[in-house]
Amino acid sequence: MKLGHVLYESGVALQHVYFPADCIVSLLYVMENGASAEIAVVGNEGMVGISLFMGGETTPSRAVVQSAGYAYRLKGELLKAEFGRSGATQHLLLRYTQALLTQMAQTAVCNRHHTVEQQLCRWLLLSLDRLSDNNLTMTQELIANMLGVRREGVTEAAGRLQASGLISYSRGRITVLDRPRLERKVCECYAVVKKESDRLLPDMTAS
Amino acid sequence: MKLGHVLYESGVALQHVYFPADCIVSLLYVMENGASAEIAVVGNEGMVGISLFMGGETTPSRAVVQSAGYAYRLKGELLKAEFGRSGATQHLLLRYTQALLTQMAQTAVCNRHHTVEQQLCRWLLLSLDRLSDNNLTMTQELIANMLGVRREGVTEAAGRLQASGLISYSRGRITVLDRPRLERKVCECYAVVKKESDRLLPDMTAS
DNA sequence: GGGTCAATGTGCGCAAGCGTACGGATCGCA
DNA sequence: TGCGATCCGTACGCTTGCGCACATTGACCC
Repeated sequence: MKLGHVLYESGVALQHVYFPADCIVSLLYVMENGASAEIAVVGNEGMVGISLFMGGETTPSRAVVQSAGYAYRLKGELLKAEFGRSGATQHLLLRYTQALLTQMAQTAVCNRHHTVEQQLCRWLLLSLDRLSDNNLTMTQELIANMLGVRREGVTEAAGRLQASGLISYSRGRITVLDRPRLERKVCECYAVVKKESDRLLPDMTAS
Repeated sequence: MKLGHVLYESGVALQHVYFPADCIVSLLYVMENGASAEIAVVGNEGMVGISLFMGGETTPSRAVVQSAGYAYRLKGELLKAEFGRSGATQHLLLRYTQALLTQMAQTAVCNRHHTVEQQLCRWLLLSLDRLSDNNLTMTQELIANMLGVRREGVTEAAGRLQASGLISYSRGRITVLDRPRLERKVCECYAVVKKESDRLLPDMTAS
């Protein structure tokens, strides 16, 4: 799964679902004028393509690979069949869906009330939780697209974080140096989502 | 169901689910500092308490009656049992959940990119779709809480809409005078949610 | 018919973020 | 080793929205 690869497009029915192993997928909404906003992030704790078993087949959003890596792909029909058996898989998928719901709701709240810097912290932590190390490959321009803000806004916020020694970056490589302090700087939105996610998906300790 | 009544509180397990008949329920997230933001709206097209069959039992949000009226109440156990039968009810509930998901996602986008006035238009239309007439009882202060903005911001936006002849209001009574023009003024978010809702829930023509 | 209170109107100063423009830095590659 | 493309830093004017303070207007109750 290469960086930037589009797993599915707004309104297009998907044939497969994806279970990220070590990659990260962003769910984006792209507006008519081209501006975009991230709605949720999916890593190895989750799945891309819930609309298949939810019954809608499509969504108005787009799924883009935000961090390259591997993922398991499963034919949609197989997943639907397994879901239809009403067993543990169904319950797990539904709980995951609720966690995703929480993430979206909190994204709405964060977009309304918090500064770019706080949102950047949240975004960094969300990404970090889904990676194996402290480095992410991502230009400020792309982060800006995710957050739905200007590139310059990210530059300023990231500059302040770097000046405080929380992160370091250069040309598309970001390293988180001091995660504890980053967690102290982030808004409550991150903790809400993480707590709810841990509660709903206790087995996925990695998330 | 009286205006302002809290159907469930953040983190508290619910005993019943509610199917609004002619009332409207808002899903709100209340932040630590008391500020709030609306996440989604539920009317007669939907249901309050999806976390019961989703398996999480609770959510971090709060459900508040935004427009008084009647609703059907059902014991959670009964709904869970019916859901477990994997029949048409299950499929309908899941499709509704996806519609709700879309509404939340679009709320996030709207919060990011659109002005208070546009969001007010969206909010008015969302409410109107769930009412039988063109009048809603709601002070600007409460609308501001829903949208997560200042009361004065709502005053200004509503003042402009009134000056343009789209609405009229006085002391907690708002009347929509020219819905077509309101629809032309609203951002794309409204149409996206409505279209997706109609697609997923074709039987609920009222919504 | 005056008092009271909630709802609304208005006017500041201020900060965050946008759009735009341009300069500088660094990497890859010929 | 030079060139070009990409990425990052910075600056400026502008708009939106915030926080605050206070004036006004209705509605309702004695």
